[in-house]
Amino acid sequence: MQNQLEMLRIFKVVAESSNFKEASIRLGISPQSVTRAIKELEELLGEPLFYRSTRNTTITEFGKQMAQKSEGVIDQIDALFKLNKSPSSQRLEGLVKITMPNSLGQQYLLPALNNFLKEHPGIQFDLRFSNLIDNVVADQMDIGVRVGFFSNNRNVARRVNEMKFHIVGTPELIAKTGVPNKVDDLFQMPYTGLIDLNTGRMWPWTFSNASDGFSIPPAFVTDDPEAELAAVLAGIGYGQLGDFLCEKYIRNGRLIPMLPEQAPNPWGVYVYRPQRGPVAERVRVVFDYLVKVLSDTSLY
Amino acid sequence: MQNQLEMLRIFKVVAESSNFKEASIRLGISPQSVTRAIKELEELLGEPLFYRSTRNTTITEFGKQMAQKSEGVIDQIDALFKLNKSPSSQRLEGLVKITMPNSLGQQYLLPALNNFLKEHPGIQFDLRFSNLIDNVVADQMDIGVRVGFFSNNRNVARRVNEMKFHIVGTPELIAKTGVPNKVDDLFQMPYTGLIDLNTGRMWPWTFSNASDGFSIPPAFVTDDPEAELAAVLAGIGYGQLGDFLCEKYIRNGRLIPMLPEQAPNPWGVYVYRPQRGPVAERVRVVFDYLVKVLSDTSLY
DNA sequence: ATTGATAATTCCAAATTATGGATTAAATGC
DNA sequence: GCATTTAATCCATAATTTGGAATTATCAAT
Repeated sequence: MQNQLEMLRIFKVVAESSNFKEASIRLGISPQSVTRAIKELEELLGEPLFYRSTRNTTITEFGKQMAQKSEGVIDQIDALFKLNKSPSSQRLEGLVKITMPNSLGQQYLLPALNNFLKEHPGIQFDLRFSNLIDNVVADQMDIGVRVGFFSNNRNVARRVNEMKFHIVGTPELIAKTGVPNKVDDLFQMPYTGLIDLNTGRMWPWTFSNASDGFSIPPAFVTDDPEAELAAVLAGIGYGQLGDFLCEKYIRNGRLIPMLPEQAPNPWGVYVYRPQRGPVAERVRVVFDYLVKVLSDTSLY
Repeated sequence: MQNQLEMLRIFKVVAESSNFKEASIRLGISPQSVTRAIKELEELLGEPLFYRSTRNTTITEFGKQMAQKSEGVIDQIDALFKLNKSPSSQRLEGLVKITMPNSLGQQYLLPALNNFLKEHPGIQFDLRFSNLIDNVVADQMDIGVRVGFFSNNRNVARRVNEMKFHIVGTPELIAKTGVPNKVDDLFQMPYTGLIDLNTGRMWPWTFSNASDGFSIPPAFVTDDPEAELAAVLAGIGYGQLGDFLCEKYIRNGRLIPMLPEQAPNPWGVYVYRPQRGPVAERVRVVFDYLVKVLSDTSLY
């Protein structure tokens, strides 16, 4: 027996029992184990805990003191471990850290999360608006939202929505360059690019039936989708923009979608969390809520 | 790993380290064990303690809280076990319970024990003057002093002195009965007896070369040696009395020793203590002191 | 005193648990 | 890419724990 805590647990029960046998029954272990535990405890403490013969045991003064102290410590440890036991009865509270893309997050998620807070006043959010990929470890995030793909399979990821992309330009730009009727036409025209902060390089344009083949550098580059939108709206070049960014401008005619048959396969929108060990109840609840919200939302 | 305390100990070190590897080195165990301990702790707690990848680990908020609490509990347990570690530096204090024979104890031991208390102000004595044999268990005694023999081999017993017995009578009694020149003479004469409270019967008289053969009941019986002495001094009968009781009366002629060649083998005087588990330092010190005092004392 | 019953203990073989080497997987830096 | 490092997993081995059987001590009852 080299388990101090277990020895204390046994000792505590023996101290409350009239003899070792009774204690062993209460503990559901053999009397031998009780003997051993007490013996080792006494050796460790350097002092007897019981006066005993083969027929009788009574606790020593020292034993009484130890029993009291032991009970305190045991209760503390049990409290430590019971804290997170009954998940249903337990009130949801604590901090949940979420990382999400700037634009998508501010536009769609923020209102939903604020609603959530009203129903769960014990929860606090720490929201990091970052276009960076899952720095879940470094940034200590509990949940992430991401548009695109995963290089990381150590997460639990749910594909909750999809994002369509449109190639768009202003009517003024089209008037100047002419209508690009095929992809190769487009490769000669001014365009905008979005930096992927994860790689430091531009997201390549994608097409259903071709690959990025621009022969000239982009007319405008940024790492912020809203800024790219602004550039496109200013007529600086053609842009390949997410649905949720350009939909309303397409509707009101400020932007014209081009080459719709070359639209790339929509990208996935993912909610993910680290899959290491158990998940705190509050994190699971927020995760499920985000999944629901994003699944039910039209991203435009 | 089903040792909660050990898991907490490992966790505490990991929380103070920058990664599992470092913690494993500090702990002197393999990294696998660290992984396992943390994993089980997380499962037990129902919540992650670290955000981690194969290259990084950082502690969660929950982990920080747990680390703090763990440290508290661990320190408490260590304090419990360290309390009685350094025996030399530790001041002697606490209660020592001693059982001893009434007469011998009051006469010889009490002054010595009072001297001891002056040198060790932290010690308290609980002295039980009882002629009963080692009720160490029932009476929760730490040390016993006893004249006679041991039926009990679960004690550590030191033979520290011996007690001679004399057959004595008053000159007046001798004048009345005549001088008993042999044991058989004595068996016809009035005598006193001492009850052994352990058995409820009289201590038999003992002789070097004969056994108890009184043909008549004793003239006087008591369970207190001093009362027996008083009866003998009153001339009620012959008594077989311990050295320390009758020596001074022999010297001043109030009692005459008879049949000195028939004196029994002296009885042993023992200091003993229960031999179960370790002995508290203060008990050992008092034990050694009693051994020394009784060894150096002439019991008359 | 002898016997019977029971509790504590000791001994030991069997079952359980812990351990770390070898391997795999992932992440980082060159 | 490739080498390096760390965490996780697998698994045979080592270490510990466990309780049955036997032993010893105690107490009660005959």
